[in-house]
Amino acid sequence: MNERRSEHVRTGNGTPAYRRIATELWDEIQAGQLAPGVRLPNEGDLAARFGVTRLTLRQAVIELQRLGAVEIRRGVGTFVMAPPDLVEIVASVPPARQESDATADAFDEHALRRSARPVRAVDELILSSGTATGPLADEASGHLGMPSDQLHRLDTVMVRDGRRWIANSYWFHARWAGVADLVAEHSLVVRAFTDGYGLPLGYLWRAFSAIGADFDDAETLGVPTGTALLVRDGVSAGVTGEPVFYVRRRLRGDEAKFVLRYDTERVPVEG
Amino acid sequence: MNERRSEHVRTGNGTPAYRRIATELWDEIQAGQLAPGVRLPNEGDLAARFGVTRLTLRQAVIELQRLGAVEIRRGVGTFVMAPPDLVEIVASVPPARQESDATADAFDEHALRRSARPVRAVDELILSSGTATGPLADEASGHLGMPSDQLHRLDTVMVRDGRRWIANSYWFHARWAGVADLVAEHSLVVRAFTDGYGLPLGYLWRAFSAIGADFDDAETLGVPTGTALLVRDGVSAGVTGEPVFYVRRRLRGDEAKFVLRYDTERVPVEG
DNA sequence: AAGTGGTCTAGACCACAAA
DNA sequence: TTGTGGTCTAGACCACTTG
Repeated sequence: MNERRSEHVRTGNGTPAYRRIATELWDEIQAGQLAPGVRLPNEGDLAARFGVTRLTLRQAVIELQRLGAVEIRRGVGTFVMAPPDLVEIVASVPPARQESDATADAFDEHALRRSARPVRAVDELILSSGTATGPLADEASGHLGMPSDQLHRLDTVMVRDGRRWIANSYWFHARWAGVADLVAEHSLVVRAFTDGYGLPLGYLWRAFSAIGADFDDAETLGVPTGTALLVRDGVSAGVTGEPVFYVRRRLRGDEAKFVLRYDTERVPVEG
Repeated sequence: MNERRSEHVRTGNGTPAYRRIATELWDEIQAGQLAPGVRLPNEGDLAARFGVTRLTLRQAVIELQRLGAVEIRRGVGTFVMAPPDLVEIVASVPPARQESDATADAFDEHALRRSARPVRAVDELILSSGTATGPLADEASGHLGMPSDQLHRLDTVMVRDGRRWIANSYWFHARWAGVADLVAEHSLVVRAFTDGYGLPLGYLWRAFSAIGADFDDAETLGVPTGTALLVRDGVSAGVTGEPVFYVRRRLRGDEAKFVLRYDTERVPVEG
């Protein structure tokens, strides 16, 4: 009889060592035996404890890092992570009027709620500004209904208290290329459009997806390559409904959450 | 002078070999020189070409896998991935009435649009059903306003055409524990509530975030541990507004996208 | 049977952070 | 300076897929 396979035990005997180690540590963390903030033994000692090479042990620890269970600090040690402190970006449905920048505002409010001392507001810094190329330019071109050779691309990062929270890429018609010069004055790209140019904006649509951080986003946000990011993209338009820009924001998935509240009426059935 | 550091070249000399290799292959893929579907040379040959050990080469390839650039098939080879075929789950704002299960429906429609032949509808299979424990049970308890010892947990996976698309976890009052027996008949958990129990449901709120796949989700969805997943959770309630269940869905982030269309009126300013 | 990726060892040296 | 994690080698054997 073939009785060996098809067992659903998570730490079976056919399971590789690094996976056994990772699940064992994971379970200890979930159970609270390894409390948040605790430093794990160094990799050499852990490897000895589990009877494997440091390289194998490391494979397990890196997997835990990607699950958000531990934080590895080079030259210092590996620490059990605390449950993430979620920033909730709330939008009511139907939407309330007159928000300045829902994302930036939510990060501001969140900082205010958990600090008695005054905190600095979110600031948007320009990383690069130039012509749009690559596959994403074609996508933006489609969303905006403009040929991609007329598009300008603006890359920024939103910063608060010295930490980089959100990577943003904007695509818009080259006639607006000057916004880049107004961002410093108005703190945020959106305000550079609305206040700097006097151009009222509204959503046409917003969307949510998730990706692993590529090399650029990983560097911008200070996370390991492949970290799960929440992507929020969408098109904003002027009062007459003509698209102005397509924006694609990337946030660390474990520390931000977009919430839609259905306040006014009940919406039948879903799962 | 110290001129070596602080260059922003992506393939500088201080960069580890595996990272240089990964960025080089990544750039070739982005530029289309390595077209989707193409099989890369085997790891031994690639390692020789880059002058590194197979282990080092492998570190680069695995990083590309996490970025969704390549697909590694054991015993077969490593292939450049095609741009993902996104399933768009669209909700209009304000919402339209009478959807049965927006998520499942979107996957059905998507399959219909790209296949001349009839396709099977999404089906929901029960993975486990039992009492609720762990940190997520406490969260569910808070969302529902019920003590966690009165909660029942139901884990399912949505399947279509033999592929597992969405991992779901439901928490609800133990009085509804019987839904598990109605799911097979009604295909979907939501329909087991609405049709089986005659209980109309509506959203209270929905939220979006992102996480790396943990061991269970990775197995359920057939993806590597740590893969970026889109999380859509929320609370549904009955007609009188009392919460019925909290649900937490996990989808592969690269193949699903939630879209909110603001059809009726413009919503002022955002970014 | 042949070819592919998956795991692992034993050891080495390097880069970084804190004392 | 010490201790931590980060990278890399050269080789071995195993597991899976396909013919």
